[in-house]
Amino acid sequence: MSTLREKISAATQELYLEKGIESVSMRKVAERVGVSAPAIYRHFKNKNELLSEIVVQGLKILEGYLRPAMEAGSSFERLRGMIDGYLDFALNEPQYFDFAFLTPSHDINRLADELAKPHAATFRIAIDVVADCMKDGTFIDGDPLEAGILLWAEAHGLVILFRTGRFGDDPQMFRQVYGRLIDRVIEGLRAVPQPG
Amino acid sequence: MSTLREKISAATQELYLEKGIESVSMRKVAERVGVSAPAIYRHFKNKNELLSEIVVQGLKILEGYLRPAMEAGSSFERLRGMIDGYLDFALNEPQYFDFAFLTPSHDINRLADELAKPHAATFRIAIDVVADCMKDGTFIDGDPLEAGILLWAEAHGLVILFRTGRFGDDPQMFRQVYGRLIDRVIEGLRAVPQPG
DNA sequence: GTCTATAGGTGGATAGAC
DNA sequence: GTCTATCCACCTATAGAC
Repeated sequence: MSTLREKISAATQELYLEKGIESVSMRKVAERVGVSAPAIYRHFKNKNELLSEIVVQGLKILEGYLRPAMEAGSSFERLRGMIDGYLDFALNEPQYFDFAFLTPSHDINRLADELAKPHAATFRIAIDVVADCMKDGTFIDGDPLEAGILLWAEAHGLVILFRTGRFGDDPQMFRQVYGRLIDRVIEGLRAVPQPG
Repeated sequence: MSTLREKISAATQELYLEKGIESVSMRKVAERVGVSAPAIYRHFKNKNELLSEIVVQGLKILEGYLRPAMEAGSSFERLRGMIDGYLDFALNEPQYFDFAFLTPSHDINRLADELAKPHAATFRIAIDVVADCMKDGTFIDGDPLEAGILLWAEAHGLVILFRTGRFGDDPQMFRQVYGRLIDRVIEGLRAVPQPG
């Protein structure tokens, strides 16, 4: 039950992962699948639709990195797990990260729907976890959306600085910086332990 | 005293600003300048060298946005001015921002030297300003590099979330979010006013 | 230093046969 | 639904004349 459409999608991603976006062409994808190039058009409207498969897959993979975190006991552990999962995704799947998060929206596409929907869903979960941290007194009360964006922007900014080469290229060193700086942002959200 | 090299560089940037990176080709640049395509090779080694002109120019423009901030009186005003200047650069020169900061380093280039040097210089200035804020008691004592990266990552992350369409596309609304969240990070760096 | 000419490719997409 | 054939556009880069 692996359809041709799925094979084409898989070949597109293999090509992207192996040789970069410049190497993804209808012809090369077709060659890898073992069909002619025009055959692809029976399954995808055009090249953009093909490329959007990379984003869709990247977001699925990200979800896989975040899901385990959601099973943790405390709200704070869930939040921390998501933040760590996001780092692991960026470090382990750099190409998917780049394509999903580092591509100017005007550039390849407006994958609007495919991209926006699952991504928004993931983000909503993150905001919910922040809200939980506020409700149970781990974080000081406030706007969960604002706090969530604060955290997300820091994580995103750090990872992108690393991905674009501003921190050298030692992932271990970057992990430490990421951990320390995220901790500092979290410190600012934490409720001071109530006396009495 | 506008050399042909300068005209080629200018035409490259015009083309990029008007029609995007996909439209920058040796042929089109040459056509705009009024010479033949091979003539460009007398002034630039290849296409990458031509594209690096966009990065160089983008960093010059960023410097123009940051420079006025450096003349402010207090260390904190200088820091705030740089943060605001960075936002203005990203909002007013989105194409330059994207090309300089949103392009995975493996992609178009390794413009290593051209990019790294002036950029590192700008960053060093930012770190110095943070150090000044610590020295004069505006910020709590600590590692200026770490605090600088903390701030820069937040600013960078926010701007990229906006540039990649995660905040809608209303710059005014984004300015407010940016201002509020940067303030929160700064709050965490601030020294509590000393009693006595 | 600039030109013409050209080598030697790349690519997306469609028409029409089967 | 897949094929072959093809259109038509684009590109970087070099050779060699001037």
